[in-house]
Order: sequence, then C-alpha cells, then structure tokens
Amino acid sequence: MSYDHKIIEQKWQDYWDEHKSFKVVENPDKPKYYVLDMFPYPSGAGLHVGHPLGYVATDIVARYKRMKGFNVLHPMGWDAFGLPAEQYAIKTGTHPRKTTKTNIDNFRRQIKMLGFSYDWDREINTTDTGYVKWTQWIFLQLYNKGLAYEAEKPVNWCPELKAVLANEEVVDGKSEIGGHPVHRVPMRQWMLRITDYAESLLAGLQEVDWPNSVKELQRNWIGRSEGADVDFNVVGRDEVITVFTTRPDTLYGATYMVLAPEHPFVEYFTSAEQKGSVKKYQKEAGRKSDLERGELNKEKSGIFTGTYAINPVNGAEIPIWIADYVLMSYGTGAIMAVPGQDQRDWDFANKFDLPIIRTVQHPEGFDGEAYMGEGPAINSEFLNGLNITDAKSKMITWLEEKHKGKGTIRYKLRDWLFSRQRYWGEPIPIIHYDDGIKPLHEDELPLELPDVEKFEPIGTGESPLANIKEWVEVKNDDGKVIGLRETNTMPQWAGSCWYYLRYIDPQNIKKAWDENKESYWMPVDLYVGGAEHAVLHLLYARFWHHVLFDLGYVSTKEPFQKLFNQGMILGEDGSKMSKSRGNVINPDDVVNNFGADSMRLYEMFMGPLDKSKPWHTKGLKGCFRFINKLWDKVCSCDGLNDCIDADKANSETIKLLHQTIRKVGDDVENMRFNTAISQMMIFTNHLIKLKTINIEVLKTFVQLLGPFIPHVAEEIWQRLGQDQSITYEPWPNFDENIAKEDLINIAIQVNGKLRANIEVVLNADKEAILMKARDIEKIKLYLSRGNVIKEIYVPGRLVNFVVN
RNA sequence: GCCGCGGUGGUGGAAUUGGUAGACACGCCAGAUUUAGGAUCUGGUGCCCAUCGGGUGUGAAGGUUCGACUCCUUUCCGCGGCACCA
Repeated sequence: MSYDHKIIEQKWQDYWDEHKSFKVVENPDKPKYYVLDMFPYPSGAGLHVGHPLGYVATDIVARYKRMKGFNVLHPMGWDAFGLPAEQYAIKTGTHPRKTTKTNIDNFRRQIKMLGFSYDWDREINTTDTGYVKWTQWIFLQLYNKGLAYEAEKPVNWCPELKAVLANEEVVDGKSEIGGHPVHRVPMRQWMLRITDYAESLLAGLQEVDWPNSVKELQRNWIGRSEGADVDFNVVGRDEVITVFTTRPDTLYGATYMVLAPEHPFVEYFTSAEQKGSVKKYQKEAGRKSDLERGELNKEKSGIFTGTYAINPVNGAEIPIWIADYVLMSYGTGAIMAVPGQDQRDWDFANKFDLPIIRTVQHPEGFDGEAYMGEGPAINSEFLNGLNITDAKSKMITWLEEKHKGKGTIRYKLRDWLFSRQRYWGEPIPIIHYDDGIKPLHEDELPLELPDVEKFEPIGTGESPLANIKEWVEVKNDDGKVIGLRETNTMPQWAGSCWYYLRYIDPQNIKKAWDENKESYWMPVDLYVGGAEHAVLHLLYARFWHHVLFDLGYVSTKEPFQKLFNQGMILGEDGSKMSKSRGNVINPDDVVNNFGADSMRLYEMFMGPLDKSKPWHTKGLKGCFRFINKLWDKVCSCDGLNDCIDADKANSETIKLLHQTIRKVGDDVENMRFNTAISQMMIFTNHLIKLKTINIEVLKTFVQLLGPFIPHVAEEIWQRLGQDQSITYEPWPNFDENIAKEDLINIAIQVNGKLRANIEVVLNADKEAILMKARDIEKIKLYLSRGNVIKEIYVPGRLVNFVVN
C-alpha cells in the first residue's frame, strides 16, 4: 500500500487545468461526439456519492471517444434558479445570488476533485444575465409564434409556500417540496401551448435511441386517444352538446349523458325545480381538490339537471346529469355514458338506477359488470355483428355523413403553466399597457431582476417583484406611467430547456448560439441523467427544441439522440440515501481516504449503470486494493520497477491483452462498465503473477485504464517515458486472430447433464471430438446403459449424447 | 386497476444467437507473516449427502427442446410511473 493518491491526483488535475487538456473547438476534420450530463441544481448540501455516478460514466465515454479520434464536447454547468435558494432567502434575508454562488463553488470543487474531463471554459449558469437574456429571447420566439398566452386558470395555490405550483410539483394533493396542502384558486397565468406539439412530440419518439420505459412514460403522458366528437341535440333548446368518445361504436348503448359540474351549459339546461340542488352540487365539486375528486372518492356522485338530450343515432331521449367524475379539462367536458361498456358509467348507472344496454356481446361465462373486451356489436342496428374496430369506423362514417359528429384525436397532455409567483427566476419580458400586452424588443433584453429587500410573495399571491414600483412601472419621457411589467417569473424548467444549446457557444453575446457551431455539434449523442426527469424536463426541452426547429434555429428535430438513465446508489442499509436516515456517504471522505480513481472505479464496478444498488465501503476497498496491486507491481517510489523490461511477452499474455482490448472497448461502447473493469482485473491478476512485464504490454494496458482511473494512468504513462498526456493517445487495436483461443474446452454431456470435459485444438473436427468423447471411461459407462439415439455437437462448445 | 422494469450464492453482480450457471469483487473459512491488531500473501468457498463420487440448483408451477437464467403459459413478490382522461 504505497501509492499516494492525494499527490498524484492533485498533480494531474493541475496539469489538465494548466494545459486546458479538455478544451474543444469545432474541427470539421474530426467526427464530433457530444456527451452531456444533466446539469445539477447546486443545493446547499453538496454532493453525495450518488450524484456523480452518471458523471463518471460520461467521463469514461468522453475519454474513450477522444482516444477513438472523436472531437468530444463534454461540458458542465448549473441549473441555479429555483425554490430552495429563494426559501433560504425568505428565512435569512440572504440574497439568492449569494447563496447560489457559494453552492456552485462547492459543487464545482467536488466535481473537479473527481478528475472529470469537462471543458470548463464552457461552464454556464442559468442565472447569469448573459444566459437569462437568451432564455427570455426564446420566450419571445414562443410568444411571437402564438405559443405563449395568458389565461385565468384554476391553479395549485399553496398558502404555506405562498406560491402557485405546477401540476407536476403537486404530489398527492400536497406540495412536492415540503408536503404542504394545496388548493385550487383561479389566477392569471402564462401558459405555453405545448398541446400544439403533442403529435410532433409523439412522432419524434420514434427517431430517438431512448430506454423503452421513458418513451412509454412520455407516450402515456401525452395520452393520445382516437375517437369521435358526437353532437347531441337537447330537448327544447337550441344548444348542441358535443361529447368526445373513444367508443363511437357503442352509441346505441348511450343511456344518459354527463356534464362536468363546471360545464358552461349547466346553468342553461338545469330545470327550475333542479336549480337549487344543482347549484349546491356545483359548489361542492368546485371546492374539492383534484385529490378529493379523484382517488379519495371513487364512490360516484352526481345530480340530474332535469333536461334531456337526444341520442342522434336512434332519437332516444336520455337524461342529462352532472357529475364530478367528468372532468372539464379533458375532451369537451361532457360524455355520453355507456354503462354496458364502461365500468365508471356502470357504477354511476347502478347507483342512480339508470338503464343499461349492452352493445357488445360478451363471451359466455362473463360474470363482470361493464364489458370492455372484444366481441360482435349487438342492439346496434346497422352495426350488429361487426367487431369493435369496424363498428367504430362505420359509426364515424355515419356521423360524418349525417353531420352529427366527426372522427377526432384528443390528448391528455395539457398546456404548460409557465409562470411562477416568485422572485428567483427569469422575468417574463412582457409589458401590460392599457390597450393590451406587448413583448419587449429583442435589444431590450436581458430584463434583469431588480434587487429586493423582501423575498416573500405578497399576500395576493403575486411575486415579490410586484412590490418594486420603480421596476414594475414603465414610464414615458414625461415620467408618466404608461405600462406595467409582468411580475411573474419563469419556472425552473426554463433554463434547462435549452442549456445543451448554450454549451455549444457559451460566450456569444450577439446570438444564443452560432448556427454553424450548432449544426456541427448537434444533436447530443449521449445524454445521461436520472430517471426522475423522464417526463417533465425531457418533454419540455423537446418541446422547445421542436419549436426552434420549426423556426429554423436548430438543425435537428430531436435534441437528444441517445438517452441513458443511471440508477440510484442506495445507502449501506439498502435504503435511499438521506440525511434523516444518516446513511449518506460523502464523496469528500471517500476521495480523501481512497482517492478519486478508487471512487470512480468502484461506482462503475458496482453493477449495471442503470440499476439501483447499495453502497458498500468494503467493495470500494476492493477497487482501491486493485489499483494498489497494480501500482505495487509496476511502480517504484519514483519510477518503474525492474520487472518492467523489453523482453518479448509470452503468448498467453499477448492473447489475454488482445482479449482485454476487445472486451473493454466493446463494453464501453455499450455502457457495460462493470464487466470492462472485471476484465481489467483479470488482466492485472495475470500481470502480477509474471516475473517480468514487457513495457509495450504495460503501455497498452495503461491506455485501457486511462478512461477509468485517469490520474493513475497518467502517472504510470509518464513514468513509462511519455511526455504527453494520455488523453489523446489512440485507443489500442486488437487482432482477432491473436485474441482467439487455440485450445478449447468441450463439455461432454449425456442426456443434457455434464459428465466430462475434454480439451481440443480450435478447429478439431466433429468426428475426432466424438471419438475422443466416447473413449472416456466415464462416458463409456453412461453410454452402455442404453442406446445412443442422437449425438449433438455444438462447435466449440459441447457434445451431447442422447441415450434412451 | 393500467403501463413499464426487475427477481441468479451469505452480498454486489457475470453468463454472444437457447449450449459447461455463479466470471470479477466483497464476505467467510484455513494457512503464512506479525508481540498483537491492521495490512499483505497463499489456498478454499452455491446448497445437500459423501471416501471416490453423486444429487440438486437462477421467485413458484407447468410447457416447448437433445439441452432453458435465456423462449411460451399461469402465478407470487419487489421497484418506478399513471390513475374516474370518456
């Protein structure tokens, strides 16, 4: 145990900094490779060992690709707007800018100590005015394209945080941060029309190399449904109620209709005698949170309006009810209820004693209630006997011919609530005038945050900016107030929606990015981050990118070609690392005791990158021991050991080396770092047994180690007499012929059970092997017990005698 | 309830297209070294019975196959997401 990781790691990190070893510029002569980490929010707690897991992986890929001759873009930055700094400001009066700087400095220190090969000249910070300017600029592009609008929306108001939260920030009716109760309150908000891009976002998923699970998650989130809008006339009224259904084939089974309590027609349709109870019901439903309307309350409730609609297909008069199981925010806010084929409608019909007509023949023995399965149409006149798919399209044709409805596609995806009533975010560059709103002009950007004394939102729910009169008021030359600035700010997602584009050209003050640089570097070839961003960040960023693509600002439709989600590192007790459990492992301690190389190596050796697995300091020690074993074998106190010489290496060593080059390269390409490391351990175990090690063999092996344990690799590389960093050494080649085994083991089975092993030369022919196998005493015995009815030979693998 | 992913020794995990299950590492056992501890080195280590040797084994139960961790059916358990979306 003689290797001093502290000295070596400091030495090489200083070297890389001084030489700017990882700085990149566009180079048309080299193929590019853009490998990106999801940038962190610099929290006050600093990193725990789980955070850099993905960064280790991308660093290995980045270093490997450099050696493979790629021009590698590998940047890092900070997603630094956000609630924690603001809440800290509310509590202590410390300006978020100050907190943010302190936290970033600590994060940068921790990330740098792990020896990552980032181009630090490209570091970005979403809160820098030079960055905010372009976030606001993109907002203007969205606004000018008609994709940003104001709306009075029932929003998630959290009195405790004094802030409106996005749906995504509300979990089980409580705020994601802090777990405070959330109520529905209408408020003026900025919205982004992401729904216009539903189809585009869905289609784009087909072109990217992403985990199936993430694609599925996004598909579910977008929630595309094909169906039909059907128009129902109302008895004694002029209004027409349109419903959306995915089952137009069941129209003959529609025995009643339900409107959402908020449906605008409710007040017109309610009969005089029902007015009182309908009003009461609407009021109750309005008060309920989504949680209460949803999962807490599966028991159906509702009330009859006293009015009837006419089923367009058969003229039947069906009662119109209102019920809170119908949501105003999806479809048309009205449904035709088909209790025979929908369990929710069945439950409702059952409770309120409404008629049920089955329109799909259920199989014999079906004992459920509503039948949702496949079957021929019944009780449906011209559809009878058709399967569901055919019945649907025939009904849609009928509706369209009679002008009673049309085929429609709906999405679950809602528009994106884009404003926050907070201080610490990008100001929305809009001014409200008497005669309407106007965006700022591009050259008026950035619109900077004013300094404030108090960071609390004001009691009305408006952001603290509303209190800064001199900022809010826009005056003309005479000093007259002619307009008021928007006081809402953007959500934290805004900065992360396009940071990968800013890395391409981070210092540009004239443009968000240069288009030539953009077309050189984009798309991101590999994007690694946590699965928790599977939907929101990755959907929002794709949305912006699609818009920018349509506007001609970017050259690829999809921003992230390959996505990989790293797993979590759990505490030693197998549960999630958290302060409250006291099982947090601090990377500062790990690096201090064992060094960055050991930590990197262990995190990759633990198991497949995408799986969650518990940390074991014992396992880390195993990796530390591996590095030490290698070090002790090859290094003396300031040079190399005498066992390193120029004598020809034996063929076994050469063969194993070539196998190792093949395996490590292949595994890195496929993100299987654990098995790559295991192969390098096998090779090291072999080297240690040798009396002498050929210097060329060692050089090649150190090149393989470079991406994984860069500090030790650089140090040995230098001691081998190299005066350049190992960073741009070409990745070693292997020779398939040398890597091939020439003596192979053949398993001899009888009836599929292993009974013996023989060793043969690589290209031994079948008959020779079978002869040899039959000749083994043990095999003879087994074969003599019956007749051999089949002899199977799998080349290079095994022989199986089938005996009856 | 629906969608997605997973279940292999005491532990983390290996295992091209179905072809010798348990690579590599941790832990454990024995030995060496050491005043002792730690560190290091050597050997062993799925489970059961045993002297050679044999049986058994990838959550469970079936099936296909000469042969299944791998393919099919049913089922149990764990994790993640969605959840009255018509």
